[in-house]
Amino acid sequence: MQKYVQIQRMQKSAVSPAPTFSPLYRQIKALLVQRLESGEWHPGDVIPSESELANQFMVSQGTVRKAIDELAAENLLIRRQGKGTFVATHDDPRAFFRFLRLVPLAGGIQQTKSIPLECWRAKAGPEAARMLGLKVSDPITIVRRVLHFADKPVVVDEIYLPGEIFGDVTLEMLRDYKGSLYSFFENRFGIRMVRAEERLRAVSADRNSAELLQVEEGSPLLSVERISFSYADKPVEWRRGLYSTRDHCYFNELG
Amino acid sequence: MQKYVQIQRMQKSAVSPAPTFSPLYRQIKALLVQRLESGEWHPGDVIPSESELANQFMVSQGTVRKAIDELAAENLLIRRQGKGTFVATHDDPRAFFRFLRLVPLAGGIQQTKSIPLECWRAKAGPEAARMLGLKVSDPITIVRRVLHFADKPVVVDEIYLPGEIFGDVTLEMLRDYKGSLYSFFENRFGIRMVRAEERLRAVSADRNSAELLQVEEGSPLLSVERISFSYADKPVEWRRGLYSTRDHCYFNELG
DNA sequence: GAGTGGTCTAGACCACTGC
DNA sequence: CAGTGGTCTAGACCACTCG
Repeated sequence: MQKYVQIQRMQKSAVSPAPTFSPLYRQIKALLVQRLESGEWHPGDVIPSESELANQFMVSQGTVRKAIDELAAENLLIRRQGKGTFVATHDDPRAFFRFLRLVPLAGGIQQTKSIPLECWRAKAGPEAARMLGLKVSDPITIVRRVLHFADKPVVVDEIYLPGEIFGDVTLEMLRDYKGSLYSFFENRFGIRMVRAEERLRAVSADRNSAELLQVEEGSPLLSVERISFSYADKPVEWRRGLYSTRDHCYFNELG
Repeated sequence: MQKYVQIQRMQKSAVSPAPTFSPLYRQIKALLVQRLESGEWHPGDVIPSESELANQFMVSQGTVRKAIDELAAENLLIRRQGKGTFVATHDDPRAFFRFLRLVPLAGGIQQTKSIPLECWRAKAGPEAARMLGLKVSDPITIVRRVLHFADKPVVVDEIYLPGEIFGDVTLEMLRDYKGSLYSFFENRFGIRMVRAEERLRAVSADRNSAELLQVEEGSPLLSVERISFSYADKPVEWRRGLYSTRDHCYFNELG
């Protein structure tokens, strides 16, 4: 219960060099992230109330509030008035389209279904190692799957995972799991994807992908490379997807 | 100076139906947006200090602060500690890549240059009318331009603008203007783009675009359709771009 | 009604900028 | 130094949820 002793309050006349000033609420925020990372709080859980946290950390409620505000803005926490503050989870189906920015060109929401094709172990090549922050020839797990929208294949993904964490994934587990892949990672491996970077290019369909996506070989596809990060900005997934944009498009908001 | 009389404070026992509760700071925010819209404050201007606004609106500084916080988060305002709060502007070169999410596959930042090709008037077709919130055969202005990265053509854009606002744009004006297109719109026409939606697909290069982008006809290109909005979520630009992703990629962060 | 998050206030003080 | 935004506090009260 002495987790807050290291807190550094604002200084009137800075005797210490004060190299990088960090406001109290950011320190509180870091402590909260620490609890999320450590698994003390699990996705879906309620966290203690603002006033209780304020007591624990010996700061005012407003300071805790500001810390939580930022974490809620980053989608790590979710506030629900009258109920409490919850750890965000990919089990919530609304979280699904936060990472999959694909929408039908016409018509409303469509049913999606993930169909795992293969799952095998390998050693990281230089590219995968770089993307995942591993050393070359570290163990990795690779998954291939197709994503259907309204029973038609639209995306084929090849997913590279650090073997140290995801060494036990099998095709059967993937087939049996009801829910999204990130929900699977969260519930079976305790890894929560928090943030991702995507790099998009237009490419020509190779023979294999063309067949899987039921398009002509050589027709244009959207190549989407994604690196997903867990709590401490730790990369834990690298995937390359090919999206058929015949009936769908990648939607993006620029704020 | 009585701009705040309509403010509705929280009610203890709501006698009125109170159909949609709106906190004070959101009402303040709306009033601030109104001033931005009306042109009372121009891009790049300093706005009054928090304490002065608090006096004007007869609320506490904290309430004004929260309103400004949201506007800063939406990139309508920019706070600078010690200096003041400023109206965001596209003149700032850092704002350039907020709407152009294209980065080189290898290497650092590259010089960009916009080369206007054509500019003509037309009547809105059904699609342009729908996108821009106009009626069919309303006047529109169309601009075609190529964007170079490091002296190589990478993007070709066709830009549709409401004629009512942009009827006076000429090729010469575009050629003479130093700065980004959005900076041009802002300074010459008082229209500030605040937000945009993009829809991406992979397509095959037609003959004309292939020539302009110096790629093979039929090679894959990234099609980027964008609708840009001004202050009151008013659509004021519709553009279709074709991006060559041979040496560049579209970068996106998923929060 | 108790408990939670959400709003609003008033005041003190810190950090930064520029004169 | 004055003026700005940024932090922190303490307290009052509102809006929402649930038993």
